Amino acid sequence: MPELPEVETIRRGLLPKIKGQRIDGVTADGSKVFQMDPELLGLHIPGQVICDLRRRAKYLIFELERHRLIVHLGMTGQLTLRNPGTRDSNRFLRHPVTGLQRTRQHAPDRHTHFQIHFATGTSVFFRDVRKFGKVYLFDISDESVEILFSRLGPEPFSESYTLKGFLEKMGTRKLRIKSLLLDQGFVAGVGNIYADEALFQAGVYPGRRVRYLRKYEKVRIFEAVPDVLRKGIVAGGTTISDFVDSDGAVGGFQEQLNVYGREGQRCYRCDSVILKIIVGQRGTHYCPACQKR
DNA sequence: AACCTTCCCTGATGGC
DNA sequence: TGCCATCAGGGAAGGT
Repeated sequence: MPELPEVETIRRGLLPKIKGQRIDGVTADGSKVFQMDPELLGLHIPGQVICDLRRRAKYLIFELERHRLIVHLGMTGQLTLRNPGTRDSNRFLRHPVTGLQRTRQHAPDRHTHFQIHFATGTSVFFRDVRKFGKVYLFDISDESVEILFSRLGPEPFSESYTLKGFLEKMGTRKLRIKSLLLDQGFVAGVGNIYADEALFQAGVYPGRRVRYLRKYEKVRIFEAVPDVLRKGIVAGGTTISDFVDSDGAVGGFQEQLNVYGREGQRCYRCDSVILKIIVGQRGTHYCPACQKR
C-alpha cells in the first residue's frame, strides 16, 4: 500500500529519468482508474515535455508544458520505467494475500492501464491490479486541480507541519488516534503501515481516544510521524505485497517494521507478543506492553 | 459537524 | 475438482 515514503521513493526514482523528456506517445486502456476520458491522454499528451514530477500527500503530479497528469496509486498501483535495452524479469515476490508480484522491470499485462512512451524507447507504465488508483488530467490553467488537494492536511516535512497546529487540530476530538492519523485532512501521507509504526514509536495504544491523550503523548506522536516516514524513505519504502520502486525493485523498510505485520511475533523492545486488532475497519498492530491502553 | 460504515476491486487461500 | 466466503485497505459516499 503506497504511502508517503513509497510515493516519494517512486518520485525520486522517476524524476531524473523523465525530466526534460518529450513524450512520444501514450496508450491507455478503458479502466475505471481514469477520472476523465482516457482518450484525452492520447489527444493532449504527446509532444509535451515533462518539466517536473512533484508529490502532494500520496499524489504524484507530472508537470507537463500545458497539462498536469496526476496519479494516485491507491492500494496496488505501480509506476515503473521500462528500458527496451533491459531484459524483462521473470522473478516474483510471493505474498499470502496478494500473491505473486513481479520484482523487476516487466512487460505490460492486463493490469497495465497506461504507458507513456519517450523517443528514447523508454516508457513509464502505470499498473494497478485492484484499480483503487486514480488518474486525473488537468489543463495547466485549470484551477479546479486545487479542489483535489483542498482537503489535505499539512505535509509532514513542510513548515506547515507545526506542533501548535497539530495540537489545535486534535482539539477535543473523540475518535481513536489511529483513525485520526489515517485522516488525510489531519496530516497528509500517513497510511496503515506508518500509522501503526508511529504509534509504536510514540508508545501510544492505537485505540486511545484523542481527547484523552496526555499532551506529552501528543508531542511524541507529532515527532514520531515524520520520523518513521523519513526512515521509510531512506529505506526505499515498504514492500508488503505490491510496492516496487520505479525500477521494479522492492523496498527495504519491511525489514525494520516493529509492529506492522508482526502479529504473534515478539516485540524487539520488550519481548511481548505483538497483537492485531481492528481499529476503524483497519488491521492494527501494536505491542500490549509498550503501548498500554 | 463529527464520526462510523459500506463500497469499490482482485487474487490467493481455506473450508467443504 | 470446484465453489464460495474471507481478507487486504485508500478514500469517497452514504448513514447516523
